[in-house]
Amino acid sequence: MSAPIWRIRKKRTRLWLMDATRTTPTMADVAARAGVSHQTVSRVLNNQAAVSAATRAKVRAAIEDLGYRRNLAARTLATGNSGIIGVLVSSTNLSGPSGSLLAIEQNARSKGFWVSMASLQGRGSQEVADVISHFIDQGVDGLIAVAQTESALEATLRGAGDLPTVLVTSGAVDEGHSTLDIDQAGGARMAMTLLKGLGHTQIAHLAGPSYDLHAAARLGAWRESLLEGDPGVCFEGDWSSNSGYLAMMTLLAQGNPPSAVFVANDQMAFGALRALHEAGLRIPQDISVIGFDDIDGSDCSFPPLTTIRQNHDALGEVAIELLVEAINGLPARSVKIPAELITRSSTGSPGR
Amino acid sequence: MSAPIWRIRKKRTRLWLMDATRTTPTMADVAARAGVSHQTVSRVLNNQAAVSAATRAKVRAAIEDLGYRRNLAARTLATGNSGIIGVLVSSTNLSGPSGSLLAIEQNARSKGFWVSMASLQGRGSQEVADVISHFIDQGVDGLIAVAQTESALEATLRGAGDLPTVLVTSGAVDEGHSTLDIDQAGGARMAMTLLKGLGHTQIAHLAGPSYDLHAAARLGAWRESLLEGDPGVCFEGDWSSNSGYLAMMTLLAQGNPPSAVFVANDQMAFGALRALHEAGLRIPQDISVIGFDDIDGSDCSFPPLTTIRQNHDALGEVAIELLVEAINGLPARSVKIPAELITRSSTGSPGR
DNA sequence: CGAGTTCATGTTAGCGCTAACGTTTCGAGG
DNA sequence: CCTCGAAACGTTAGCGCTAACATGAACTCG
Repeated sequence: MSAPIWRIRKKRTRLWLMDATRTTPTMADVAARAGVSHQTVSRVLNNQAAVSAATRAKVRAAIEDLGYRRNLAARTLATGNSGIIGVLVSSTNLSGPSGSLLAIEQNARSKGFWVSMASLQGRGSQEVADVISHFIDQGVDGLIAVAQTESALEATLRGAGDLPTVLVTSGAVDEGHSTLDIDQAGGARMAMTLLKGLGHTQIAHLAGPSYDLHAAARLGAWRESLLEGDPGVCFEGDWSSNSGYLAMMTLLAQGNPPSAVFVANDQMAFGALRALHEAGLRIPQDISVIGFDDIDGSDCSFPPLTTIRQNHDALGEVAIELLVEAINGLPARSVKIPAELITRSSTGSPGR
Repeated sequence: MSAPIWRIRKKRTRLWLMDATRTTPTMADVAARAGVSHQTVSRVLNNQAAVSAATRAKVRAAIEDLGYRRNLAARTLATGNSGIIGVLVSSTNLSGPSGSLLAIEQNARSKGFWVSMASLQGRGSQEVADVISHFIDQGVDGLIAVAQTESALEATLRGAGDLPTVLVTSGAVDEGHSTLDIDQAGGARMAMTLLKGLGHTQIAHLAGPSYDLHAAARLGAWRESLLEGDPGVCFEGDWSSNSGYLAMMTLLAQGNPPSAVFVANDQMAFGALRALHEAGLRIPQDISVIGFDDIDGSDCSFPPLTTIRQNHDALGEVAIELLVEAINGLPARSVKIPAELITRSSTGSPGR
């Protein structure tokens, strides 16, 4: 069935203008061709019961013949439901946000939703407000916001109003919104437990940017896990490999390096590894390194990186689950998805 | 201005049911409050000229007071334009597709469009058809498809029909669709030119998956750039670091390794670097490595990776530009964005 | 100073769909 | 044979918006 030649989108010719140019077929056209009423066509399309098999078949055939497509704008207008959810993510091309986005989208689709997305360019809260505002105008059935900063979180709470909303964040939310995140502090604690178990007593931290909630959570858990007497050396980076490289260089330049370093993400850990190689230190004999994220490539760094895995797929699944609950008016709840320790070769006991 | 308590979404109460429960305010409500007609409200909202400053202000105030939000579904139904573009991307969490997606989204928004997105789960063309079908139902103003495989490309062409479409692909398209890509073959040639210029006469290739159009383009350019007498050793990976590691291991196991390797992407190059380190080879003295993509981290691998940069931001910008042209009925055209050689420390002259 | 403009605004008729209710048909049950 | 009640459809009245046309006031100008 090839595309009918007369399918014309945009600026459809008004029929009363008596112009022979055809527009895209509507339910009425299908109804006419099938010899039924448009309402019957609607019933067939929505799989409602009260339609005889014969009629159903006739309608289906007419739909096929005309290449009829249902107009979702009209349907949304009539029902008040769009079948679309809005997803707001921070713009970074980091594995975290974009991994979450893809996982959310795929799970949404498998549950019958489609997604409109917007990524944040900066860190201004006005942008968040604008985006949410648009989603509401568009009539989305719900909103999932991946909020990595305090300001984005606040702006989301302010803008979402009574729109069913799921917040993917490790920040604190007191209102009645469902909240979801991979357990950042728990993951960081796993890293620290591993290192301490290996016998490390001084563990430095290369942190992510301070405005980032994940970075803050990891930093906090690191600090709380320090052993008595550990000065707790820490340098801040910006998630990039290069910032990890520079942070590690600074750490080494200080002299008297610790025997282990917990790095806030894998990218920075890669930079740290480079700095260590260049300094002629052996990993893990001279110094252990552990990252966070388990991005593709962590298994093949030199040496393969011990890290904390975040399960984005699970996050996407639960996010949709929570959103559906919110849409159905169920009470909000919060979920933390456990992180997972992936032990590879960049960690070991402090050796000689 | 706090959110009015009576804002209720979904299943709005029908007015003629004479129920006092308020619904979300409409243009008519705003009009009543401002003491004008709803059409005047519409004019204000659409920034049309023929409205006096005083009226405009009154309407604006009424909109504020009521917390009025325009219903885009109704607007779309009335005008035939949604202001939304559909973006279809392959699902991989690789830097390429997700970088393109983010760049496209941001440029779309800066041009006044919003994006609905769908990522492909598998490689089946039915999924592509379904997604495009939905976009059409939704009334998108245009479509951007990031098609990395032949089947996705074909399915897109088949499904898009007369919908304004831009294909981000390095595949061949003969129909009247605008096409856009970062110059894959050109980038590969730059890599080969660099290596040959450094004096390498035998250059192996670690390729991406054969079904991928980018992998194919890079492979083809590599093959064509080989010097006379070079056997052209090549192993195929799947873009992952581990596949690069394995491919390089295989290459080394063969014995008599070449003096340089062109790797299809940076991830695989990282794996290759690891294999070389483990084999005790020095980079670039013993063997030069060049990657493709310039992902974050390439600047801090050990040693920093020479690679070919893809400018996703430029791609996003041009994609929107082409789509707007297509929407305005301008003739289709094709753009290739040049790749850029980033020389770092993983390449050098074949040394002893 | 009256006819023709222009400007600001109101009125009407849809866009394509669904919900609610009305109508017809047909068979069961008394 | 007639009543009643499903089952299977049809009809009507919106959803909230915009385009097109209608109206009325102020204003220009010979």
